[in-house]
Amino acid sequence: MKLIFMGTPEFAVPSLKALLAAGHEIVAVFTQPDKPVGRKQIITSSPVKICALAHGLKVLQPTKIKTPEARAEIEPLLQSAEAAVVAAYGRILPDWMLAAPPRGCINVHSSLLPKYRGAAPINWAIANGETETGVTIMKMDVGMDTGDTLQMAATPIGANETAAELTPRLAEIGAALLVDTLVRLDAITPQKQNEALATHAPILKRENGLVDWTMTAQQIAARQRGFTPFPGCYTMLGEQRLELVALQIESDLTDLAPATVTETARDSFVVACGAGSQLRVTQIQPAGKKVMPARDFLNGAKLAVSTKLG
RNA sequence: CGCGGGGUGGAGCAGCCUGGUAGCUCGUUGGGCUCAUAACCCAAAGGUCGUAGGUUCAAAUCCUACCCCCGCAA
Repeated sequence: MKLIFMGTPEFAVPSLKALLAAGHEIVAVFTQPDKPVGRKQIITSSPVKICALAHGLKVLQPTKIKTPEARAEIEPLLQSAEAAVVAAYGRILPDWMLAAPPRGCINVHSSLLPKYRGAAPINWAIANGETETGVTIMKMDVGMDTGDTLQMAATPIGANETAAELTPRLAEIGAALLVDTLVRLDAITPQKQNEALATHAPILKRENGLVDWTMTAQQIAARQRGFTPFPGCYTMLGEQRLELVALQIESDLTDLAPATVTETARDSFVVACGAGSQLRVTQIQPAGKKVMPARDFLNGAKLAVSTKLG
């Protein structure tokens, strides 16, 4: 099939590769413009761009797609393909782009719609303690992930699985499901989403990582996994910011108030959470320092029991 | 020139402001105690104090330049 591909991060790469492997013709690849990354502000290409160039594909990185000039260039291109495949492109497509490809725009979304519509479905599924999530292939419409669904595939979330681990898994599942969906596109009947069950997965910000110690140990641990690697999970020790890298839920309860250090051991320390639950911290990253075992941190920091965090 | 923290035995830190003996908590090695131990006691090894200059009788400490690591922001 003659296709346009739109995607940006690592998540989209398996889909692009799968389409190529399945023999589809990729007329052009849209991806976000190169931008400075990191402390050194090094201009970096998106993973999708790197992959596309490696396969000799035409790459487009429009900064503005809502101008008449951009439309004049992009619209005929979209019309020349049969369909567009969108996988985490990272921007809202205007109406005319959605309408341009003869067979529409097909999206790979990493949740079981209508749950977790939006920018960070994988993270929120884990953070909310879900035991299962998945991938949905759907036809895009003007709403935020509100289009009719074509196919879904579910997968269990491991008890200790982080977003960093689940994301590549879902990317592979999505890629396979995408290829299968295109093969059977004519045979599949699009399904309306049940609006009553819809939930939203808003884009993550740095502040989402600040631990609220009044939540239970279970909830905090789930968020820590869901927010790995970004935005992570941190708390404050005085003026110092502490990134909590590895947590363990304690079985014992405590009477002490949430955010209180209840125990310091040889290689870890324990903090009181909501409802008397407790979390054991085993790995940490103080601001300006590298990730270190809690043992190393305790050697230098002399953290005392009953210290308040947060 | 985006903002900021840091580089001190193998690890994490203190010491720097107010120059003058290399310190703390661990780890390692040897010994002891113990039914036993990740516990306890004793002892030992191990450091060009990031690099290069400068000031000084004297620099981890003050000054200058550079290298490297990290957090934030994008």
